[in-house]
Amino acid sequence: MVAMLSGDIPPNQTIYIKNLNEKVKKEELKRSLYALFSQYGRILDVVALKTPKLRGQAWVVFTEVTAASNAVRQMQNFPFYDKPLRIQYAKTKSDCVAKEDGTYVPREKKKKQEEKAAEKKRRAEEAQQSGSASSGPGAQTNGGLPGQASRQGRGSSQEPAAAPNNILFIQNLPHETTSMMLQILFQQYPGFREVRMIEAKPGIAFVEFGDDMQASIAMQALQGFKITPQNPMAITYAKK
DNA sequence: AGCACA
Repeated sequence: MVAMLSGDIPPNQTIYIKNLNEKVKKEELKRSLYALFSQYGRILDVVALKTPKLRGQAWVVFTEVTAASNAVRQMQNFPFYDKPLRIQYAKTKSDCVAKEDGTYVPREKKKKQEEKAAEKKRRAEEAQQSGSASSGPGAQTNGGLPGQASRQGRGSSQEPAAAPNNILFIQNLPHETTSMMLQILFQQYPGFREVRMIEAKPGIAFVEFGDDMQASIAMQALQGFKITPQNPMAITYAKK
């Protein structure tokens, strides 16, 4: 019998995350969660509310249960804004999933509506003070890089990714790639430290960041980036 | 600790 590590909750394509740093603004939180978790597969939605009952928690909805399972296992206790992530499967099906499979029924209103109204106000205030905001969590990622490849989740059927760490391993680079080219691409992401290339091994590089989360975010943002049309870069964590 | 999606 297989032990269920995340409490007694059966696998779900949505993960429930708690112990999130409550100081992080909602939109930033969603974007960072999206960036961090999209390495495990395609994400349909990220839900986070800052109501008294729901702050410090979030839901990330994957298209595949296997992606959620990998995320639950591999990102357990991952330090995120200085707090270790606590991840479980969600207890119920996400609305966006129900809408996809046709089982969605709008829930009847309860007094939860009051909280939601308050939340809406919050959002309006937040939006005002922080200038503009993008709509979906995935709508805005990097500052408009040219030739950005469509984000292609790793084929979820292959081996689990190496454990997250602060060094990225880049493959499938065109042989004419220089470390300066890579520096320009990667230095725009927080925590960038250095690029290392090995003359004897063209087509690969290592890029070091200050910590795991910074590396993860850069990985997500540049996954599949094409220096030339025939060379989408494949980024994984370096083996340590 | 706390399981929502308007």
